[in-house]
Amino acid sequence: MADNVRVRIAPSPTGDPHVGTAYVGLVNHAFARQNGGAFILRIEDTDRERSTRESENAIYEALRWVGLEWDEGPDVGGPHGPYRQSERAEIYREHVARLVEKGAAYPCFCTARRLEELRQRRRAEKAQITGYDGLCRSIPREDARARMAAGEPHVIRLAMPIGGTTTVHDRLRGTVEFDNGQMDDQVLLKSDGFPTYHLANVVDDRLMGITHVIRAEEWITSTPKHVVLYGAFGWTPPEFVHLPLLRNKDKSKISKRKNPVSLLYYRQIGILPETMRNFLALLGHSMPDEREVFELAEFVRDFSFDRISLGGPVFDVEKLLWLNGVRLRAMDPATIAARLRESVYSADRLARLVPLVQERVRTLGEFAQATSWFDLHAVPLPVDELAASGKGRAPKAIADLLTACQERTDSMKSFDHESLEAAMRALAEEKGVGASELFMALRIALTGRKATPPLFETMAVLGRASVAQRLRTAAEALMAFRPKA
RNA sequence: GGUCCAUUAGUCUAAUCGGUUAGGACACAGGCCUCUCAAGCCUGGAGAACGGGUUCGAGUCCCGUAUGGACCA
Repeated sequence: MADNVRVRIAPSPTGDPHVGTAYVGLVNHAFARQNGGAFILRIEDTDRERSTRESENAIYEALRWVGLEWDEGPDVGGPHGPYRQSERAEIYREHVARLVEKGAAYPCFCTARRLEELRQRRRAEKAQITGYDGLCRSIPREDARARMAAGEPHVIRLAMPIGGTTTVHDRLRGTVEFDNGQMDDQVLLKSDGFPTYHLANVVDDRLMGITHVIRAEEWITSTPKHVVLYGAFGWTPPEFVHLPLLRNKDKSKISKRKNPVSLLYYRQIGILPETMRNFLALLGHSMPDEREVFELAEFVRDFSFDRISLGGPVFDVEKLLWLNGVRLRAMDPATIAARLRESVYSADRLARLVPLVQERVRTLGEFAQATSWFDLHAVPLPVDELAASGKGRAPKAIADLLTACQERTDSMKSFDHESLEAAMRALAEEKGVGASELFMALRIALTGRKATPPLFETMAVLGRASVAQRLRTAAEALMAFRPKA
């Protein structure tokens, strides 16, 4: 066993915190703890367009909720900081300069237009090898230097070996060979001076002393580029461990289009954090005695790379709910009461819900009924009413509308009621549907009722993930709906 | 399209030195219990993608095909 095990996860702060992050985090965490090593959280915010501080904070909150504590990270500090990639730009530039100096990387002045033409041509020729053709690699060193000094826009590319193969050692799969001829000269530094994932990840892992890179399988095909990069720097690569990818029901990579993937969503519907980590630990890994209900400490003790199976596991919400029920039943009532006060009846949640129903209740006792739509599982979806809400529109047409609403809300930057109303009104206009008709379909799909608090406030309180999930469920139900004769 | 990875029931998985009537869990069906519903208990259906090879013997090793996935475009 390597001494001083140091592992990390490097999520991007875009959108809601993802179950996949918790999954990979859980394995990293367990491996670190098992070996008395360090678990590091690095924020990968080099995509300046999409990264937000709000999302970064949500990652902290969600990972803490699920019970994963990190030893070093942007919010807790550590000896190898900064832990936010956007604050490390200078480090990447220095390292890239060293590579250019050595001739292991070179500036590329090709315009976006030339690259686009190249792509078109290759596609037309049905070329097997795609990607960059290495044109700027042959620019004489002095010329390149002069053009850079003159401020000509450029990226920096890695000079990949021309022939031969690159070997990747994966802890779970053994040796994997890649033909160098298949790989183009990867961009390391973008024209805005920011690093690409490949560069940042290699430099950071090295500088942070990472010994094992435990990440999702989707990265395996870019690993040979990383291996070449380590070599270019004169570094020994860490050990690579590529975990299987979580899947939707249809086996595709888990995605918010097809499945709730937000940790916040699962917290909102009342999944216990210990259930979530227990459930994730069941995917792709098995305990030595096949037990399925266990605590984090047991997982830390019994986790082993040798017990990982490589088929991509489907994230089965049914089994998650079963597990949660098992755990709930095993708790003592006082604990459950305390948990209720933290979640379903938390001050925060009540503060959001009460204003919405205040005018609609006569007694405090009516509160639970008035807000029951907030719990996804409490109110069955009246598909027939939903189908009838379309004033003669076919169920499938309504389903399409709801799906359009889901896509629109998914991509909204802020989720407040004004933005929602504007977006939904615009959508109604585009689709040529009456606003009131669309809103009624939405209301029924989201709450299971025709009488509710104001729709957009309701949506805002439900949150993006719940809205998406309900619209998806409603659309599916409508597609399957057959009106009674 | 190219490269890479994977493949035990609808789903999660076990059997890690090749020898088992292929085991467990979720879901599903039936039953018991019971004021209802859950829970619990019992029972049941359901599985090695396909074809070759190696071997006395293959879920397990090798090759091919198929399917799924990821990445690059």
